[in-house]
Amino acid sequence: MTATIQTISPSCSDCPIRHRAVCARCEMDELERLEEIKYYRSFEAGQTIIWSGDKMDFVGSVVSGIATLTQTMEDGRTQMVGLLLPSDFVGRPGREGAAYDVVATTDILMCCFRKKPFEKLMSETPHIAHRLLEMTLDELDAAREWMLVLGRKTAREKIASLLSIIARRDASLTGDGGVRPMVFDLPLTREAMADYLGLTLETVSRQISALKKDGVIHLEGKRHVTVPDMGRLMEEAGDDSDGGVFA
Amino acid sequence: MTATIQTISPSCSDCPIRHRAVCARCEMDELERLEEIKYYRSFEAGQTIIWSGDKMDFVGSVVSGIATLTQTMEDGRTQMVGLLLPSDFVGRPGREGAAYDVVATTDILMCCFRKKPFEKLMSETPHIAHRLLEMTLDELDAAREWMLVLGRKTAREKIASLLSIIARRDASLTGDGGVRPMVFDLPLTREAMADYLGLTLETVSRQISALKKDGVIHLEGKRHVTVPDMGRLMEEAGDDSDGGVFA
DNA sequence: CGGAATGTTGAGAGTTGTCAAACAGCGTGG
DNA sequence: CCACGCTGTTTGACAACTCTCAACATTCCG
Repeated sequence: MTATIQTISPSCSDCPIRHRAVCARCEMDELERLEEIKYYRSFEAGQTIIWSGDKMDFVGSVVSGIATLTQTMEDGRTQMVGLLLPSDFVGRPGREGAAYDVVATTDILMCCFRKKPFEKLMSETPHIAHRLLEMTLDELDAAREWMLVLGRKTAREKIASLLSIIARRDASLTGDGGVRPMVFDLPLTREAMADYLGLTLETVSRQISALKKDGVIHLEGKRHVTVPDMGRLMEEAGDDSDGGVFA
Repeated sequence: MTATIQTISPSCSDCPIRHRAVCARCEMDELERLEEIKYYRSFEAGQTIIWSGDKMDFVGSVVSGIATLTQTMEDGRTQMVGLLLPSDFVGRPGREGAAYDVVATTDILMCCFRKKPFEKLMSETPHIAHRLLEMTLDELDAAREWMLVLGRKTAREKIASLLSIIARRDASLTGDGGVRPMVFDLPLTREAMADYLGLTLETVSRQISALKKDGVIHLEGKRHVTVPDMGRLMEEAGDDSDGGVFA
């Protein structure tokens, strides 16, 4: 149950998220200063990395693995408000407490910085602040996109939206061009998908079965998904699909 | 239908949003540089300020009035993803196109900057970039809070949540301490509330009537609201209310 | 005064949630 | 090796909430 703290720090230049994380824009000298204050922590699947309301004394980047941001009401209803993939940033410079629970969905490795030194470094190195603003704007866009899904889409459209987002993100990580049949693994349980989509897990299960029956997706086991026609999936998601893929 | 462009620029130091907007942290010399490139535009209620997908060539702050950020699906379903009040920032430095429609809900006055000069200024004055990051983080928090409302709350809780947010924001503007009976005007039509909450306007109307019948709120006309007991309203919203008010 | 926009209320339908049962996969231990 | 129990998933029946369609009331403004 304890997080492992690794004192050995692989070099930033070898880091798999070097070009996408908060440090993406750093020059060599800035990287060196970051390197001085960074440390790695790993968490096991299921572990809570940060509790909502707790004082945050570190910020950091996801190096590998997946985590979720969730909010919970007093009676237990929970809503996922973010999905953290490699290179995503955790923590909010300038804020005292954490606003959400951060939970490791898979085993996860994080590159951490103590908050105070990071804030100081940030105020001195515009490249970090600038990249963080850019990433925060991206997250805001993603959150607003998700508001449309939560507020206006049907259960079937919600599932299709989630699948198409995961498919696209997977493609961007593996460098896949988005060619015809896309294949990926669902990183979330039915319950986690339900929390993401504002549904119950039963409805998630039913809609996945329905999409499978209608040939929009193929399933191998519970988690391995094949999408024969991305355009079809995006239609099901209610997204403006037309443009792009076959052009 | 045309936006008025005012060439006369009142001084920044007299500006009502001086201490809350993106310029809040600026020193006098930075303010002067902003002053050089700023101009005012006013829009009438109902006018679209920015169309989703359009090239954005300016950014700016709401000085007075209210605007909304909305997304629309092909079949017309729309979801509001942001409510812009005085001091809120419009536009995304570093991005080409607008991601959402921005529509004036009331007559509105905006303090605008052409995008390129603003971006240049931003890269040279850390106080602006820093404040913008801070504001963007606040917006992200608000968006995520809203995801919980959209995904997990009942219609009644959604209405109560919206009312309590408007009440609190109104109180923070007027400097009201949040004392017992709170009074405010709804800045939105039933339809706009529905688009905000992911409901139909009929459901909005019914739930407002229900809250009124149950004495949670009092109505004078359609828009003027009195909340005799904020704690009660927050309970109805499903929020952790206990702490605070009566302590 | 009349017409358009906004808001309220009712009846019935449909989607999604709730409760319940059963199945599948998987690691543990007898 | 197989029984067992755990977690995750599927499926069914029914209920509940919200939407849809429709009529009517109210307010705003020309």
